[in-house]
Amino acid sequence: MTDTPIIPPHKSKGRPRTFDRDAALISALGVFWRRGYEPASISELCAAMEINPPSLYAAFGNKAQLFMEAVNHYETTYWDATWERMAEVPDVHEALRGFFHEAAQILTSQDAPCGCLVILAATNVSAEAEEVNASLKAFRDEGREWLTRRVRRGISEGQIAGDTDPAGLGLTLNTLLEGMSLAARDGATREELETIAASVQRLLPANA
Amino acid sequence: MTDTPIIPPHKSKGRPRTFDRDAALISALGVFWRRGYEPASISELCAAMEINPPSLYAAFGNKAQLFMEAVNHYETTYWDATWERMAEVPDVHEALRGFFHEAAQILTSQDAPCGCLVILAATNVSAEAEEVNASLKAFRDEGREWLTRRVRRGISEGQIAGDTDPAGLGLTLNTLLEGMSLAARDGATREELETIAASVQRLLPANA
DNA sequence: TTATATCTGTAGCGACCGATACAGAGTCAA
DNA sequence: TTGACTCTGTATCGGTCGCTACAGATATAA
Repeated sequence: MTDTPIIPPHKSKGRPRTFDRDAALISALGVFWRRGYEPASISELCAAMEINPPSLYAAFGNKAQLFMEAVNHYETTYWDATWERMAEVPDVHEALRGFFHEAAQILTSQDAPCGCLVILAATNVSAEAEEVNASLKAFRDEGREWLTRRVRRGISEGQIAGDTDPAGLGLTLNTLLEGMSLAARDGATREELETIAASVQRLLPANA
Repeated sequence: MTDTPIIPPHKSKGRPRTFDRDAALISALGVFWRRGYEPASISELCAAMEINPPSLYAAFGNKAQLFMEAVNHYETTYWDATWERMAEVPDVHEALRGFFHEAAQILTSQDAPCGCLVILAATNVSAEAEEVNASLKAFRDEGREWLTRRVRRGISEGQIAGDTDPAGLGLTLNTLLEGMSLAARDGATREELETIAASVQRLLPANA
């Protein structure tokens, strides 16, 4: 946020960087994931990334830009394939069953401190970090939109009752998905998340 | 948390307090609700409560104790009656339909900055505020337990399919409820929350 | 009246926050 | 070899955090 919209400079001249930028980003992601955006301090980030503050600011701009880069990395690494599978599986019941099954895995994955970064990392932020939360909200809105679109297609293909409101069902599915992050953060096991995920089949009005 | 477990002293001697303790607590609740636990600074709390820091610390102990007192006030004021109604209504379908309907109202109530304090106020906290989050988790666990007990009773009274896992269904209902707080925080309208609430009837396996 | 106790406002404590000034080190083009 | 350039570590900036020392004000109890 703030001033510089450009992301990574690094021309060919000058002293070369002595750390792995991608590895440092992944380390930063771990801290943001565990702590959330604001509780993750620059000093803790630097310790995890094994660099000093000037290196962090030279490579990533500022804390907000580092965070958003970590969020993008998180989305592409953990969720993109799952979202796309949901869009590709022909039967909507099968697609959503698979999606929530995979979500239960992701939200309790080994390297995850549990829960989704996009949902949890900026739920409480002070006024000056509202821009960061707004950026995350765009991701969340997109997720709800994907679910709504998938439901709408399921209706038009006759797999879900024709009188179903796609936006309402998409919102409900997204609400359950976001709730699963809170459950994971509160220590729900993978089996418990699978139980929640399995309830999705009951939420879909089958075509009579 | 920390040292003093006792809450309000105030003997009969000494200079009397010149502000309304209950009114100040309600003002503090508003700030915690809007901002969350850690982003709510002492200076912002003091401004809203119209007192100075020494008065705050004399009357409430410290920030964590003030917060927990605000949480207790919030629970009793906004949720206790709704929880008890759910326990009292004989038919479980009617009880849960009514509960989620009321929850949709509470989570979008006028004086609410949207969402549940217990769910949202401490999702991102630094390490030293983990005790506060643990206290909130106890509230959240209690909510899930109430839902589970109500489901179990519905099963034993033959209103829900006998092969239903009460803990699993209780957890699922609680997950949807907690997700509704995130939806409200992201700007969902009362009508949208009502739509989500209405989906609960499909989650309950009717007794065949 | 005096002693004791508690509240009130001012003013500021040490600790930490995000972010940087600076000088030295390393790599490039000329 | 020189100069331009960028990264590196140290040391620190101004600002805010939660919290409190202090002195004055106001009440009760003796």
